[in-house]
Amino acid sequence: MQLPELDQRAKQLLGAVVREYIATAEPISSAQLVRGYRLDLSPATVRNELAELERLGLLTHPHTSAGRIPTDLGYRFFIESLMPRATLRPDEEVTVSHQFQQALRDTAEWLRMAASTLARLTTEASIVTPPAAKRTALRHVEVVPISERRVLLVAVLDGGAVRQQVLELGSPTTPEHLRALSTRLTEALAGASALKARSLAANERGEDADIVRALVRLLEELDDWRAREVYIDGFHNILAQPEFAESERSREMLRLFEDHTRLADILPLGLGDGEVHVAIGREHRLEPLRDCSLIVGRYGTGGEVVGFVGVLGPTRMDYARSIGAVRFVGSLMSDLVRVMEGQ
Amino acid sequence: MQLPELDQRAKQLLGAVVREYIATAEPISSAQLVRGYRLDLSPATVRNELAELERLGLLTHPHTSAGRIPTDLGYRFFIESLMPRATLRPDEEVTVSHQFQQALRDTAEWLRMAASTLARLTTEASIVTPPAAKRTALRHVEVVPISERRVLLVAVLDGGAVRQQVLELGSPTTPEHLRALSTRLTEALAGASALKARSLAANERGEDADIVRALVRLLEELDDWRAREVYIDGFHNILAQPEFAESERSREMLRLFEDHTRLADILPLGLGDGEVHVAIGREHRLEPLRDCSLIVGRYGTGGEVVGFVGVLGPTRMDYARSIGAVRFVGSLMSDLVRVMEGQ
DNA sequence: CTTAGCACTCTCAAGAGGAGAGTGCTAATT
DNA sequence: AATTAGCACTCTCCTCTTGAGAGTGCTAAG
Repeated sequence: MQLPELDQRAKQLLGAVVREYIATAEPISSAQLVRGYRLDLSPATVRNELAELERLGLLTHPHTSAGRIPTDLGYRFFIESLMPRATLRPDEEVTVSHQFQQALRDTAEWLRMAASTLARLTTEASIVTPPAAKRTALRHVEVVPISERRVLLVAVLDGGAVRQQVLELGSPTTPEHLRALSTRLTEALAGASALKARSLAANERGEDADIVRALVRLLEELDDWRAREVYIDGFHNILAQPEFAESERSREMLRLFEDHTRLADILPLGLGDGEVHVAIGREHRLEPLRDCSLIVGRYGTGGEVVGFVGVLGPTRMDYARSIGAVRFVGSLMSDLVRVMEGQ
Repeated sequence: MQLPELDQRAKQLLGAVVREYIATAEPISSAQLVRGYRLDLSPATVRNELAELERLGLLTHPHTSAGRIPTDLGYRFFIESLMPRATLRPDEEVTVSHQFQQALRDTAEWLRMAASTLARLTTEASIVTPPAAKRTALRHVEVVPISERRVLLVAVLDGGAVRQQVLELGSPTTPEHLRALSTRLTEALAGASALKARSLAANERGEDADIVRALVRLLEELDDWRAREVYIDGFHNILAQPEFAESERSREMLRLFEDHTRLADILPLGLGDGEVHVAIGREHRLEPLRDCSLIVGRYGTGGEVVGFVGVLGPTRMDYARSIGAVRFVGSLMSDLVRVMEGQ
């Protein structure tokens, strides 16, 4: 999908159409452009230019006598070549980063906060996934007694995430035994991946084997688990947009949002650190979101621990602001992860 | 709000109107009732009865020449006096309870599953809160080293919930020291409440005081935390109902749903074990949900650990089925909590 | 290359009209 | 006294028409 070459005036007009349409949600007419941008041109000339931009696939119009609206490609051109690199206002940045510093509680809490902050900043819907180590490494294992034959297995992972599971034992055990087991497992497996744990499990005999096997399963399931745990906020913002007034469309979207497994499909897994990925309209593969754009950033530490932050909204969205917000929140989250990691 | 006395025929007609309206979402006419229920009456007689039911506040009609629809009070009467006590189909019960037995992983996972199961069973939106001990008791404390001056504090609570928090220390520490501290705190505080922890914190001196204080704060915040962590699913089901076709209303509702703190207001905190609370339309206090009914059940063990499961849908919902589903899922969750508790 | 002028197209809102549904009332019937 | 037939009346909803307004594309002139 090659972007066409445009001369100065065509660029100016395309930019004007995109900006106006983002602001008003109404098709933009030639006269409106002349008026709004003090162009030294007649509407007729503008019309000729607009017709050319339409031939290039950058604009379209809903019916013969309506103004122009951008196509997905038009937005793409706008983002690549016409959009200023926007940041949030300094006072907004201060407020948000202050909030994040306060919120150094458990992971779930700051993920939820990140999602709601992003939704508020952009007035769009937001998506946040938890940080996950690329190769999940264990930091600490604790086996806590619940009753004689029942224990709670707690695994603390790199990045501060915690997974737990209740296990039923074949034979009774004692708190002392469990404490020793916890120490032994922690020492054997700290920093190790699921693979190492599996080899340990293979050698394990006797009553503790069940516990170690459960631990392995738990580690192995992490990738899958990450796909399911997604924090979403601000969906109501999208419903407020005129293009989603009919409920059938928004219903499909909401359904997709509630099905977290399908959402994971659209995350750009190969994204580099600090990069921001923008998928406009049909550029991504989710049919219910055909009129939506997705802006996703990656956060984490030097390629080892990774999570995603993103914004979803109508293709007609304020890209500059949204990209700025995603980038900023992403960098704050990277900082947080670094703190959790102890770097 | 006294329910009026009705004779046999009036009851039959009221029940018929409620049932038909629930099924069709259209106002019900006198002729339709005569046809559909093989009544040995003329439409005119039925009209007289319906007018009487309207005078009593049980029915209303949207405009002069439309059929009747139930009022909130009409639904209330239906639920109290006319509705059979419904349960799920045996095969549904088997499937669901089988799913629950499989899902004995971490708390978050089975809460999510409970929410999605309930949403699927009822085709309404579902709400599930985590189990919380009435007086939160600690089961186990673990302080895990992250770096020289940074630790992860992990608190395992009664009921298997886990809370964690990263702490920055004033002075460096060692893994050995932390292990000893973990053991000491666990032994001192297992089974104790926030109150006990606070008195311990008051006596604590030196470098560990910070950690103990953080632990106290963490315990004290639990009530608040529970209010924020709410699992919701199936909202898209509500959007499918004709009465929520205009997006403004559904938008308000979605907004309320995303703001978990406000949701906690409508949970009937005084509910007894195994009871189910039904709030119809304006009976609860949330204006955006004025056309919705809320069905909430309590789950937990003998009054000590408590959580809520519920269904939210339009007042025109299948109450029998929803109440049955809430009751059943609630009982399964009580079983799970008992297992987690080690009873 | 730009622009004035104009025919043409399409949407949108308002209004008219008619069909259909369903009620409430009155008077007759059981 | 309860039930019912009959009928006028009301309200919604759909369709059709009409006219205004917006905006384009094209042509021919500047």
